[in-house]
Amino acid sequence: MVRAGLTTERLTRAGAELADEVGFDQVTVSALARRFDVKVASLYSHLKSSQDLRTRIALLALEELADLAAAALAGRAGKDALTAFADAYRDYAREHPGRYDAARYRLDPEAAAASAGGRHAQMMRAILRGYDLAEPDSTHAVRLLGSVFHGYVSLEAAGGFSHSAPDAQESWEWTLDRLDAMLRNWPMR
Amino acid sequence: MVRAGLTTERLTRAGAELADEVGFDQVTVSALARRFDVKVASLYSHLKSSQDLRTRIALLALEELADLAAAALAGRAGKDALTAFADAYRDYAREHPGRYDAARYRLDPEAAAASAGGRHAQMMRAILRGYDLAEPDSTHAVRLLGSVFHGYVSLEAAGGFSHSAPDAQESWEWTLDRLDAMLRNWPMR
DNA sequence: TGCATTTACCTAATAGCTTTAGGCAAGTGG
DNA sequence: CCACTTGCCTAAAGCTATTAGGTAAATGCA
Repeated sequence: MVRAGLTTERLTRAGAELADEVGFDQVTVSALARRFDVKVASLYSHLKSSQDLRTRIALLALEELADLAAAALAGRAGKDALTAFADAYRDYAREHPGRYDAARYRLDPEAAAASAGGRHAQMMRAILRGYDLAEPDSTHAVRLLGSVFHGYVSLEAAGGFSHSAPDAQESWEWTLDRLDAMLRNWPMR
Repeated sequence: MVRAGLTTERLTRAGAELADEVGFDQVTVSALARRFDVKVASLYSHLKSSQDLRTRIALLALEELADLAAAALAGRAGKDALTAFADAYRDYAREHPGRYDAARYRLDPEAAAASAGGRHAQMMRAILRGYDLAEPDSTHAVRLLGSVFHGYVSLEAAGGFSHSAPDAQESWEWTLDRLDAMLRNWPMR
């Protein structure tokens, strides 16, 4: 009997692919076993539980997204940086909807602490350094950016913008324009 | 044997309560049957499927949220309206996290068409009438508002803002201030 | 190379959720 | 008061999650 060569790593990556194909909430230990043509119980040597699998996929997605965002950000500043970062988010969500959902999976505190979540916040702070905000405004602004990016991307993914003109791309550019202007014209009344 | 008096309505409402207690993704036909002290199969005379149940809860949540938002909006305009509407969203999400998640449940096109989703968009347009935007700006702005509200509320619900200062309420007020200013100072460079 | 150990995957079993088919008794209308 | 509708039930099949314990493949060491 030839062994399948399962490892936690491979299972996690395959789980991420599965998520993109069938949706994160459809990712199941059984489906993953089928994909490797292996019995379900066999996965339990590599994964603690179904939750464990989902958590690992979430952590993978957060890493990937942080890496992509970091690459997009390299060498840019100001609106250029803002746009590059935002596009990295949106592109990732469009190319990897299951992984993007995974990145929104609620992690337990220890997993969250070990995640790339901190890098995401750091990068937003870096972007805001190109604008002139003092505390606590910059924290507020980090939260606003996070809200807009996540909100837009998830509404778009849910099909919220697909059945009306103008198209989603246009509103996205408009939104980034407005955000940039808001951050530059500071403070305004 | 005394009958339990099940109806689709009652099941949907109980499902919504269940969602708030244990999370929308934990809402299950079995759990609902337990709550009514009735056998699982009995629910299938009132519900087509587990999906059907979730869809009904989603529609209920969208209605409730639209009603609350409409009430909050009544007699207000400008920033006052913006704040009242946004607070209605946020308060609903905080008081009814399961229902709020339900309202984000992806509906099939027919369910979506029959939902209160349209009212939500209409109300945002009504708010924007207090600012001076022409098409396509007002559509872009509707999308931005939706993104910010949903994004903020869902990040807050996920605990994203709970472990750092300043507190979430402050950032929320700041955000609404900024949005209002952005919409008033129009256009800006 | 040959044996011992580890490890990868398996069978078997339990338990929960979903869904369908068919039955009986409680309520309802003529 | 009898016929009918309808509400809830039992039974059963299929899928997922998870654990316990077994066997064969890979690995390490003499």
